[in-house]
Amino acid sequence: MPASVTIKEIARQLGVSKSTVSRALRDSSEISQETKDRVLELARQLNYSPNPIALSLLNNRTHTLGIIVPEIANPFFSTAIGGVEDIAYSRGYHVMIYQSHESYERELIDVQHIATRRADGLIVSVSSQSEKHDHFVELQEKGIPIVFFDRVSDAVQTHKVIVDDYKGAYDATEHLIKEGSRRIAHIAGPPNLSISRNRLQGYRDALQKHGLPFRDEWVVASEYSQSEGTERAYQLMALRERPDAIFAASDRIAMGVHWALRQLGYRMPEDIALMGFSDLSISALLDPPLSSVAQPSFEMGQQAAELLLELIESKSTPASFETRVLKTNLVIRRSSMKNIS
Amino acid sequence: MPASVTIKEIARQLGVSKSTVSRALRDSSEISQETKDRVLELARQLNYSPNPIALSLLNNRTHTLGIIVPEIANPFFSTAIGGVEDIAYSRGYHVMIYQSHESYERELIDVQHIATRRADGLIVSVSSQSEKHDHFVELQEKGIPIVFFDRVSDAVQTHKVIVDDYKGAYDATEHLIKEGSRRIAHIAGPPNLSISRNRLQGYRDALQKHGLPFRDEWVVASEYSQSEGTERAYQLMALRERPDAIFAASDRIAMGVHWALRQLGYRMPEDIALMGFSDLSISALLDPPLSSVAQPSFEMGQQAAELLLELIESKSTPASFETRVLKTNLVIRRSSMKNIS
DNA sequence: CTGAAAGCGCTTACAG
DNA sequence: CTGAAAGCGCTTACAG
Repeated sequence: MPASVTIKEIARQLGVSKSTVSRALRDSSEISQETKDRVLELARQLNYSPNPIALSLLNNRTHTLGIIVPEIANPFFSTAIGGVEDIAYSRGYHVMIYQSHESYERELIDVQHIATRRADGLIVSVSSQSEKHDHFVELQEKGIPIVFFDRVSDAVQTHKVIVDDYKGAYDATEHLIKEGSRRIAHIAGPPNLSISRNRLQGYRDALQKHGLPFRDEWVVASEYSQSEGTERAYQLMALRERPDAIFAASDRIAMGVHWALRQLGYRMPEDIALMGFSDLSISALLDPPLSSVAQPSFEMGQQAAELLLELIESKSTPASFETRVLKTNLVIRRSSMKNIS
Repeated sequence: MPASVTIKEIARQLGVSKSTVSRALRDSSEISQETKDRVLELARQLNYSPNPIALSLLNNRTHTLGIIVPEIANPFFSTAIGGVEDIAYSRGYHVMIYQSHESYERELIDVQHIATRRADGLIVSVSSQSEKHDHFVELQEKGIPIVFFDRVSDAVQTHKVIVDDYKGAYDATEHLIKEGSRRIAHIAGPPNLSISRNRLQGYRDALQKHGLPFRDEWVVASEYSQSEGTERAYQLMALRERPDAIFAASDRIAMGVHWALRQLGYRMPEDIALMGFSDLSISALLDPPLSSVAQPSFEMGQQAAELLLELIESKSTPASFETRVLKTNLVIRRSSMKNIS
């Protein structure tokens, strides 16, 4: 295999020292223009590129960010990753993407990998099966800063980027009520995620505000997956007193519900209205198209990256940590439009 | 920031040399059991982990694979990435994921990044907008091996993993014919991708075999995207002589077509049958569910990773390169079942 | 069985 | 303006 060109080789060919070459390459003011020109020209010819590994060893910096998400196949996360990349690349950083597959063990391994690979920082949306978050604290103690987005951890003090899940859920539920639904069920996410709890609370409060009863049997918890959405829809529609609307805590859950309802012979929204959360691009393509609560996923990624770079590039720990709360947006489509149907 | 523990620190605390610590850590036979025990014990206590950057500098190996795909949000690619990760992690390698976003410039940057970051090898599915593939050849010349999967380059000599696109398309077209369609259109992918050309050829040959005419106006090219699928569907259905079936070169295209057809008031499959290619999990959820040609995407990723590791870990260039051709599988759902409808 | 030295590719005080 | 030396964290011939 052809060895890469090094500074040593350039120095040899030019009959100068490595130090001089190094300085010329970084355009140091203490090198004569003539020498600089010769070095630069030869470097170009030889297609020299500095070995980043040597630089990392020197600076203890890798210019690499890690990002851990539950699943890259989930468009919410892949879009957020796009936002992270957008900021990172423009600032000279590279992004290493990890998936936890919703597993605590895998998340642990990913975090350890980030520690040993000496990433400069980590952006993370936690796995639904992680009950302990010590591994994040340990990473911080090793001097690697963390920023959370979407699924955040209360146990870790740092910057966070979320949307107003409570308000998104409140608005969605209120919309269902205004469209005429009275028996509104909720398929919630795993309760150890704050997004699940906040969305549940928004649902509860909207019911209360409009004088509708909160009924335990109309609230079921689910993983954020299509397949479990289908199971929970079966469960809800099997109730003696069926709901006339379902608000699902995510579009993936809602997609499973959508499929189940069609298969069971219900008409949406006439028999039952349906809403999701996240507004994945696929949701508009379903028949009937799915109403949802849009989240600015790309922007969430961007902001998380900006906050992380701040932490990395400032020498000192900031006086206080910031939680940015972005706005959600109600997207009404046919699956919830009872009024005109 | 707390400095990481180094071999030097362990040596200092134990009053031995760095060499001894290094050897003890790697369980060298020339170190006394007693010394080993002391070193290992202290290393454990201090939570020592070797600095991989120092090792990389030494070995000129990073134990990192790069993978470039057009879009991680495309489930075909995210599943293939899963397959790559599966093999890579079990063999002690890490995976850096890059997206070309179908752009030649971005693909170029990604390849350069892989070169400068000194990844040990690259797995790639090329961007649809890349007409030149010199950047891959240059990477190889730098001693970084490459394996292609799905979208391969004829211009580069190396291992490749594909499916039998020709046969998959042939089978799909033949199925449409057997279900009674006679005016079968094809929305092909970008012609500079071999997968597009092979699928087109399979379509052509199936028509010919069954004595059906090939008509230019029934074949249109499209990016592998939903939105262009919709546009091309408009174009096809606007023809004076409408097709009675559409075979789309991918499920993403087919999803755009599906949406267009419903919106235009056609019934599937009665008015028009539809088939895609890839069998994304979402395809089963559409109404009517989409028929497709399944590809073993996870396995493609696994095999690509295995071939790449072979190239990396063998000293010499192999005598010849291998192209593995995996089987496709026809998945019949309602969108193409004219006979029983 | 253990240590001193050289080296991976680079940078940067320190001299001159 | 340029060079020799030390050092980032590690490994490994070479001595003893």
